[in-house]
Amino acid sequence: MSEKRAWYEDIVLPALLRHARTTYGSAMRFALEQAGYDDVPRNGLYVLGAMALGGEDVPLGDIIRSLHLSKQAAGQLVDTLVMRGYLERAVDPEDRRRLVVTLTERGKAAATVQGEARDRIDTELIARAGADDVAVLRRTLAQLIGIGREAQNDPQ
Amino acid sequence: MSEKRAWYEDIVLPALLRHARTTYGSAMRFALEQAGYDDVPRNGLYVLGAMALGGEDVPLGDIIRSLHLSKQAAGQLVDTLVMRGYLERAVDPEDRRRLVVTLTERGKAAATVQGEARDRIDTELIARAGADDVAVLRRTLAQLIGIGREAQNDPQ
DNA sequence: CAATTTTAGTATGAATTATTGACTATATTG
DNA sequence: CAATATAGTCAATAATTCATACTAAAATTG
Repeated sequence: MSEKRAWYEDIVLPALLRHARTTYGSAMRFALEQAGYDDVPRNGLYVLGAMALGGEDVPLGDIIRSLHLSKQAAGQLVDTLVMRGYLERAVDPEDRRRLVVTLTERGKAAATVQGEARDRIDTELIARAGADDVAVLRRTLAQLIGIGREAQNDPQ
Repeated sequence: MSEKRAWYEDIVLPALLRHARTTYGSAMRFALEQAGYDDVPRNGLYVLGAMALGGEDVPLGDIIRSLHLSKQAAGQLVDTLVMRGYLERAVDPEDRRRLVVTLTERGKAAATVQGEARDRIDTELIARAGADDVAVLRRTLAQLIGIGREAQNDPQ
């Protein structure tokens, strides 16, 4: 048994989380830039990622809530993405207050590039850490998220 | 064996990382606000956290690099923290180009509050997920960070 | 069915945050 | 000493986010 502490033992978890997330962020942004999508705004990565999974159209409200952003910031973010050709807006015919957002062709292409970059990191991570540890990672992150969710309803 | 997929199976890792990090961010910010430290800027949490660990004085350059921020943004961030009474700046006598930053009393107090909030989350996480899984979490996050570090030196 | 309340989103203006480009001062190297 | 690199600042600007106030559509209520 080694008595050496690994470098990451002395770093607090929030900092580790931040840097780990940066690995994905940088890789996705780099891939997008290489492919000519160099005008995706900050949180745009999350929107594109969510859209790609969420199927055809996603209510704006879902985006707002999942990003923990104010309505205004989310609206402006979508605005920007519409202006730059990644998204289209439409009114939900069911409830005409609601907006629904869909990916344009450009948006789909960008989301694909982004998804491939993310997959490369995922694959590399599994190769290094093993599928089991990655599964534990996901599960434990989910626990952490659960703690945060509960705290939100308990503003004490 | 259940065939149900857990909710977090369908969420991409960067989003999980972001939300997990938000658990810490919200808890720390809430604790700081409760204690009267309601003017810590966004990245200030990382600075205070790093300072509390890093011992007495921390070179500004370290902060810059560890935050992936431009020199200007980091300088401005430190500026703000100095103005608000959390930090003090001093010139490194060894190399007079260099700035070294230390916590004021107020800064130390805030860092303590923040650290306690972080510890509460850590403790709760260990209670729920178990120490082993948390250890795996840390190790796997470190792998992820390693992937990012390597990619930086390989801009292809 | 009118009156009220709730929900979804926008508009405007301000504050915060981050970046670009040019610059100063100090240190290092040949 | 000249040339170059490093650490950080300054000023102007761009990007992002938020607060407050608002409009329009739906849901609720009497």
